[in-house]
Amino acid sequence: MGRSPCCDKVGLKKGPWTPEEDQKLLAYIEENGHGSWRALPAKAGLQRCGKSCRLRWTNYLRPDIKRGKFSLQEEQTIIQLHALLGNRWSAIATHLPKRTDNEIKNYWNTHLKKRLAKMGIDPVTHKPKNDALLSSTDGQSKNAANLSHMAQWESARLEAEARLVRESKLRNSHNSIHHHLNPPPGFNLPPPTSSASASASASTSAHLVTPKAWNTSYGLVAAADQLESPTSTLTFSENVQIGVNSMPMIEFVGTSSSETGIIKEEGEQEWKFKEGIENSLSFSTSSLHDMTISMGGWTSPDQSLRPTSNNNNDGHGNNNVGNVIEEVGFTNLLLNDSIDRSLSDSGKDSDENSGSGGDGSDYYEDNKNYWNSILNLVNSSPSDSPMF
DNA sequence: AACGGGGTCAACCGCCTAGCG
DNA sequence: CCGCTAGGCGGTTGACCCCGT
Repeated sequence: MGRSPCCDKVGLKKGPWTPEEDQKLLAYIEENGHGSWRALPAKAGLQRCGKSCRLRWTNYLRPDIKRGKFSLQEEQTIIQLHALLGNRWSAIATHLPKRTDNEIKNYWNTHLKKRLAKMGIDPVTHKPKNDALLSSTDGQSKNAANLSHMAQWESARLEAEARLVRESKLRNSHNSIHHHLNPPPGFNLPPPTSSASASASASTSAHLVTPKAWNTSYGLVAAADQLESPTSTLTFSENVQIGVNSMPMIEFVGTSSSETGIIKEEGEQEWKFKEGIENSLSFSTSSLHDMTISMGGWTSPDQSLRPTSNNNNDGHGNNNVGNVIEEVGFTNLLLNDSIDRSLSDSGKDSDENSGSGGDGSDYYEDNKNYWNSILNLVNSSPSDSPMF
């Protein structure tokens, strides 16, 4: 299992790509598709290793890439997904179809990580920084474990989606390339995002999924073109319907500045909640969608998607997480956990489960809002998925 | 104008893994 | 089962840019 020697060969050019090289690569792929990356450079007349060509293509030349500033929606999507998935940039990128994993990674490292740190949130754990010092009560650790397991399921689902999308793109790459590749005159790279190119990623996976916005009823992903999810097509035999009425009212924390209540103050770079908007944007989850939980029985044809850990597995292929959720609701898992921790952080003696008696500190609010926003993603992103 | 420090991001590096013979 | 390869991924680097002094 040796390392690929492709870049060790002498005589291969490294460093920044020239417009001429870009042109060659584009022209070749447009004509032939990329095929074998290893063989591509020679065929395309490039003094580059295949890996370098692949990277240049996927991170820069590919026509279905949206470039430029990240929107607030995108920013928060990244944060939320990072909370679930960690540094799994490619998985995160599947939910931001026009962004590359490299771009997301860079943006995280240069912007978002620092911003979260400023907010007092550990960008690695997505917990308040001083939270690490607190020991968990039984209930809290249980909730944390459940949350972690939920994240694992979501992670597995994302992996499946990513795989499906990749396969789909592979199948379609040659056909679609002629439609999407259209370098502008004068070869100003990268090509501007056009309506045609913007549809690229959706079109490549169109036969797999219904490109439906996660949930537009409350504006979280009103910009469906930005956040369209390559929704899973996995099916499950035994669905457990969570009664939406059993779900608690949650406060919606949206994702764009003026519409959804989070404003980024210049200078301080902090997000604060805009109270007036908060009131106007309270939703019951019952207005969102029916959440279909399918933890009861795993019947995915792809058994590799099963999360590996299995403290919650009863040994018969059934996962108890579903039961837990049925009892308390994922929303409660998140909110209670967050609120409990927030109260603890505020130095309050906390009756476990009390969840009240806070003094409404900013810290409390920030925390709750932060987790609310993550919750919204978790609740909304798989709206087409039977996973949640 | 010159310089330095910090930010940004394209590109590289090295490891991992699926797939194939 | 084993060895090899190609492709994918996440971490890191370094060139370039911007801004403050």
